[in-house]
Amino acid sequence: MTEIAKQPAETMLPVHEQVYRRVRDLLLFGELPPGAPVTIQGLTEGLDVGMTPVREAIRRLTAEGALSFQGNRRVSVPVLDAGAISELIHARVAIEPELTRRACRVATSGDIAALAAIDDRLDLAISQGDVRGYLEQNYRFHLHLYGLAQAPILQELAEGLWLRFGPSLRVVCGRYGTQNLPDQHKAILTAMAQGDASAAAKAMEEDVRQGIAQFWRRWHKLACGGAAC
Amino acid sequence: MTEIAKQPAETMLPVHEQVYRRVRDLLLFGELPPGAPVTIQGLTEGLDVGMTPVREAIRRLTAEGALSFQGNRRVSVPVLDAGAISELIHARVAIEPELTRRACRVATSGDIAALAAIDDRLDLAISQGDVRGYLEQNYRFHLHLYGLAQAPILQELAEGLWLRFGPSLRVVCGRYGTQNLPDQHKAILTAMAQGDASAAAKAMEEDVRQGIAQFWRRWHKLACGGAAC
DNA sequence: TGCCGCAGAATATGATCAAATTATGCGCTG
DNA sequence: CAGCGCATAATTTGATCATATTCTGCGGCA
Repeated sequence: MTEIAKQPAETMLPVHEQVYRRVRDLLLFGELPPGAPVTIQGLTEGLDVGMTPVREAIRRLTAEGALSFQGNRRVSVPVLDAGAISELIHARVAIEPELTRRACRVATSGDIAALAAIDDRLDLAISQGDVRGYLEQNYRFHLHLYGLAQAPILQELAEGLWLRFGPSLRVVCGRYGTQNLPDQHKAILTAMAQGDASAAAKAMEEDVRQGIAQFWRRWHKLACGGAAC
Repeated sequence: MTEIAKQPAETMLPVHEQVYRRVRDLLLFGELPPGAPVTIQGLTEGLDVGMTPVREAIRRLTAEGALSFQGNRRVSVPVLDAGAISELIHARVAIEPELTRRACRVATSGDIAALAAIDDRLDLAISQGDVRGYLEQNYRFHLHLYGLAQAPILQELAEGLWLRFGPSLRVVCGRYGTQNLPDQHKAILTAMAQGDASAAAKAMEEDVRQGIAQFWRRWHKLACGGAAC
């Protein structure tokens, strides 16, 4: 695993923050699938840092639900079951449209253009079958949109939900590629350009529901792969 | 500050977990008002433990929003503004009725009786003007109810919201006592006893809205105390 | 099969270094 | 001569690491 490079003092973040971000990206886009064990020593050796910052990053990720205690002081990437996905659906539908509504009320045309630019890169990644690019740009689109809302608490909640969902989403996308990944981003941007907050929120809800429905179909096929369901 | 007592090995929890619970209770029921600084060394000296577990507890509480970074690596109890309260209203209304709905579907008569017992203690605390008792029993009522729902993710989210709200709630209750603290607990229990999940969820939404409205009135009066608003 | 010991991993502490806030004192100005 | 402001020192606090201790799980052995 790659070490953590020293930054030129200006962008110098605490080590525990760097470890946190590194592991978070590993969960969202990288090589940490559901069920994978995460050890303190593995991270200290892999990232060449002390164990105190690693412990802090793991505690934080655990508190956010991105990692979970395996009972006997082991931590691992959570494996979602149907119940967990049902909970995530409800939470995402409850929170993300509201963030969209708030973002719509304050978004400038520049903000919308920036979102459109991200969405273009997303479409490019889809057309090229670039799974990692799709995951990253889709994440950036939603995060950038939510950042406009000036609602730090709801934004934190939304980011936590993405962190819980990320590893499982990555698995099915890695397995089935970027085909048939419809999104409502165009509808969201159109509504935002018109300043129609309700329509934007509705489109976001549809985006979330569509995305999870597609995820659920693939997840179901994956889980029941060869076995009789 | 009191030290952490050694438990008889059966209920022996990790030190960082004990510190976490101690600070959490201090936030919900104790002596940590919004704006209060929380220092690592203060906790290590006050609780007579090392600094690593304290750091972990603080990271966890920070990730949950119960504490917040004050910019230059200081942490303190967050001070809620109108925007934050607006976000918390939306999140609580989005999540807690759903937990109530799910709890209602699986609650036994024994569960409901246990909730009624907590509610009785809550009424007693109110009638006696016992602010701390009110805060504790109200918290226990909601937490016990949500625990029935078998929805760990939504439950975690709800607990996080309570943790964000607790310190401010405690301030206004400490200032204005337990008078005029209406709740919908009786309506919730009635609906649950009849197995009417929708009515229970509706009652919970009303409970949340009423509680926050009352909080908001008192908070507003407190903030505008003697000054011209 | 059940028990014991060993390797590995997590927990917790204290020491050390760096950063920031607070305190102090000197010079300047009215 | 008294009060104010800024620079510097001292203290407090946070960040990181190295190390000792404890616990878990596994594999060998009776």
